[in-house]
Amino acid sequence: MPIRVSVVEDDAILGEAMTDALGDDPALEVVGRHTDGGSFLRLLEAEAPDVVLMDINLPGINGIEAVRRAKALRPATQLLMCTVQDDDDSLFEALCAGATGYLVKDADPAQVVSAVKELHAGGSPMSPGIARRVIAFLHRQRAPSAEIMLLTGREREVLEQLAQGYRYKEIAHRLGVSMDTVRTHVRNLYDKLQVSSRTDALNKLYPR
Amino acid sequence: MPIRVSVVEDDAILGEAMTDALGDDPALEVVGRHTDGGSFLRLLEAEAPDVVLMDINLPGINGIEAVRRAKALRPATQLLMCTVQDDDDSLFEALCAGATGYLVKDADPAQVVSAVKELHAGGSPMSPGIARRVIAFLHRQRAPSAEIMLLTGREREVLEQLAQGYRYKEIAHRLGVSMDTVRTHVRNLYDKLQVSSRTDALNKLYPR
DNA sequence: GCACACTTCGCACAAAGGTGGTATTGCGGG
DNA sequence: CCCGCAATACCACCTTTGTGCGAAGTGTGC
Repeated sequence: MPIRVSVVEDDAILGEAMTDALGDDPALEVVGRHTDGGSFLRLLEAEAPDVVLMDINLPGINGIEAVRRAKALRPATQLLMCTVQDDDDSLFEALCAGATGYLVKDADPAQVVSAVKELHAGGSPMSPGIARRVIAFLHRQRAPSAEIMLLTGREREVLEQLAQGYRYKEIAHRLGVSMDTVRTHVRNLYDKLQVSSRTDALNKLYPR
Repeated sequence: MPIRVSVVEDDAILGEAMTDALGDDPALEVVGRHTDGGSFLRLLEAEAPDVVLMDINLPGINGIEAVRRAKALRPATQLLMCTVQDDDDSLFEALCAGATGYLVKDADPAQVVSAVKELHAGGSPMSPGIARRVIAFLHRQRAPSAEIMLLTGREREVLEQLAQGYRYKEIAHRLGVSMDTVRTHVRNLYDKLQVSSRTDALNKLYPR
């Protein structure tokens, strides 16, 4: 049976072009065509699309919010963003809202069709530059800030435990040392980081 | 001029197959062929590859460590992982170490060739399932867990301040209430979250 | 050998945090 | 109108955390 696809795009020409391209492929069936988020969400259950091609710039409810609600209403729905927005904010908000694919609009119809198929098959199609930015984001991720280099091995271990929320007594037990030793390590590590509380230390080392 | 490619793969058959496939394409030139990380790193400067196809399972220095060092030695180098490892740890470590593409080994030679070209063009080729896992990682990112719904508006404001590392006295001042009121809010929100410390509360609401 | 860094342990005290109550006020829904 | 929730506030008590000061054993490097 064909993949059920819905198109949400407020630009009439672009929307029709996509709808046509998708409809021409026997493996796909266009079950919805909307120009705003509201009507898409109202008919989501009825149309039961497998994959939704979603613009971001929409009148009323924007595409990202529509993704969020669609995922809440019907989690099996796969959302593929297809937009001119290629700033980091739009990208990450859309992906965090639940989109699993992201195309920039210079994609030609054939690419869109294959992206829909890839998405439905469990992949996450992204335009090349998009994928690179997602990777770049990962690089920044968990990049423990340079201050960590100031700490000795033992101090890092203690910090690790602090981050988990353990009390000094528990940490002492887990590391097999006395509680006063834990205190000492904490004190020294606070000095090096120039902070004076657990939360400050964590915010300094694992910023966000 | 052709894209300069180096192959690091300890399996002779697989390595040769890839080298041949890459060499057959006029847009590519294979400038290196290694079976371990050490010899690859020693010749990195001399070979000056644009793109490196890197296995993870290598004798001696493993592929991930090789990526890290290669990026440090010659940052312009683009690393494309090509491996049977498809567990999350290998994936994220490799990407965080500096790889900008990740293929699982069921990719056929033609796919490898096009991935090399895509990588060199600024993309980040990933096998479909890989891309999906990267996206899934983003989803977990900063998604304030559902417990936040239990909290009242004021409690959330207090929590926000707690997250910044402010002391009760400072929070009281910033919110314009008494310190005892802050205590009350903290107590109530701890009850709702079923925790008994600042760090536990933060870890519960903003999991990593 | 000596200096230095790391790890370990101790004690004491002050500051901050967490917990047990109790109480008042204002506001919205049944 | 009354109930319950949210927000405010206070007191008392105990635990945990942060910090000042001291010290001993280990290992590394000059």
